[in-house]
Amino acid sequence: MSSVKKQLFEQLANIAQAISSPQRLELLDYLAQAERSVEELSQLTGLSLANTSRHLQVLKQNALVEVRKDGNKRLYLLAGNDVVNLITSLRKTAETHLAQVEFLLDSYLTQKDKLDPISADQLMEMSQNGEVIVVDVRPEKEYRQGHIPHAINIPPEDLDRRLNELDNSKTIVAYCRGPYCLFSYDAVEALQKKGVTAHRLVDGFPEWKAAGRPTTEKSQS
Amino acid sequence: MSSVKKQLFEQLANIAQAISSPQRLELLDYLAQAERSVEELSQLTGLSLANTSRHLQVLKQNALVEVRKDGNKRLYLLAGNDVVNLITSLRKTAETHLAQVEFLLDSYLTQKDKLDPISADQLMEMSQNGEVIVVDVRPEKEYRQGHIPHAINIPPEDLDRRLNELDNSKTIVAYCRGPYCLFSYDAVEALQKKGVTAHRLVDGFPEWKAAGRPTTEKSQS
DNA sequence: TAACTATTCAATTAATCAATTGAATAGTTT
DNA sequence: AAACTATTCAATTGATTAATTGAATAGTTA
Repeated sequence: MSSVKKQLFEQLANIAQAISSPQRLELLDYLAQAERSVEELSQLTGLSLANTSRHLQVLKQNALVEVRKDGNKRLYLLAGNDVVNLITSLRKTAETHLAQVEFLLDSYLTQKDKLDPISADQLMEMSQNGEVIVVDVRPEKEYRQGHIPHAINIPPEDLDRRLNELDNSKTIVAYCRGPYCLFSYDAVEALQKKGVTAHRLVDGFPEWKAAGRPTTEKSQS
Repeated sequence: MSSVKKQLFEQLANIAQAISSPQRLELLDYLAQAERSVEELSQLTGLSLANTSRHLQVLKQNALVEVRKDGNKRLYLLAGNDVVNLITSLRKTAETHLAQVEFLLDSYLTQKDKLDPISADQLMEMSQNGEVIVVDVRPEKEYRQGHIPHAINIPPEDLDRRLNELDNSKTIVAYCRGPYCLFSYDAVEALQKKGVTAHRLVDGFPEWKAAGRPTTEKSQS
C-alpha cells in the first residue's frame, strides 16, 4: 500500500484509538448534550481530575473536542456533529452484531422498548400538524444549550411533580440524551399509566441535531 | 453511570479498539470489495500470515467480519454494510477535523480532485436517463463479487488498452474501491485527455452498496 | 496413510496505554 | 502579592497490544 494511503489509515486509526476507551465514550456522550468544564465532567464520570484531563487531551489531539476558556475554567465541547454521527455508527454496529450488546439492552430496557417509539421523521410531521407536545427530559443545563423547538423541559428530578401539568388531550412525545438514556422511558411510562397518549423519540437530542433538524436555544416561556 | 450503561460503552469501545489499527483498517478496506482468504490478504497487505490471521481474529471477535470455509481455505467477508458506514463515518470525521489528513489528501490527490466528481444521486438519475456509461475500474475479482448494474469492468492493468473501446458519444462515469483509490482518477484523467466527457463517482462501490442502492453480480456480457 | 496446503495458537519480546501521585501552570479573588 | 480555584503535565507502575517465531490444527490431495 502506498505510503500516503498508509498514513491516511494511520490517521483514521488514531481517531478510532481515541474512542476505544469507555471513559472517553462517556465523556463524549456528556459533551454531546452540553459544553462542560473538566471539574463537572470529573464529577459526572467519577474519574479523577487528572485522569479526566488526560482523556480530554486525547480527544482534543484527535480533533473530537474543542475547548474554550471562561475565566479560569476550560469548557469542552464537541468538535462537530460528525462526531455524533461517528458514535451513532459505532453504536449501530455494536447493536447489530454483538450478542452481548443485545443482551445488555434487553436487561437494561426490560419491557421498556415496547413503548411505541416514534422516529424523528414522524415527529417532524406531527409537529407541523400541531398535534403534539414535545417534552425534553434532560437536565436543564443541557436543555438550555439546545433543544427541539417548542419542547418543554421537565428535568428527571421533576418528572413526578410536573407531568400533571401537561395537556392530556394531546399526544406527548418525550426525548432524552440518546438511546441508552432512561429518562424518556420513565416519563412515557408514567404518562401512559395516567391514560395519556405518550411516546418516546427513538433518537436523543444530539442525533436529532446532527441530522440537520431544527433546534433552538430559546426558552419555552 | 449505571453498571449496564458502563458495559454498553465497553462494548462500543471494543469495536473502536478493533478498528484502531491501520493494518485492520486496510484489511477491512480490502474485504469491503470482496471476500478473501487469509493468504490473499497477507499478500495484499504485506503482513505475515500469522499476523494477518491474528488481526482477522480481532475483527471476527468484534463482529466486524465473518468467515466461511471453502475447502481448506477460510474466506473472510464483512459482517454487514453497517461496517462500511462505520468506516465512512470515521473517514469523514478525520477529513473534517484533522489537518494532517487534509495535507495528505492534497499531496495524494494533487490536481486530481478537480475532476468534477459526481454524487451517487446524480449517477442514479443519469443512469435512469440512459445517458451514461458506468465503468468499474476495480480488479475483476472485486467486480465479479458485486458491481453497479450495467457497469463495464476495466481493471487497472487494462486501462490504457481498453479505454479506447468506450462509446465516446456518451458521458462516462468511473468508480473505484473508495475515496482513497486512485484508479478512477487515472481513468477519468486519461479519458478527458482524449476529449471524452468523463467523471469520477465520489463514493466507492462499498459506500454505494451500503446506501442501499442497486447492485448486481451479473456479468456485463 | 503420508504429504501438502492453509490457517491458528502459544510463548516471547518490545511498545503502548491507563491510572495515580505529586508538581507545575494559569486565571481570579482577596 | 498571597491565596485560591481550575487545570495540565511528568514520572512511575501495571496492564494491554503488536509482531515474530515455531508449533499445532484442519482439510485436501496423491
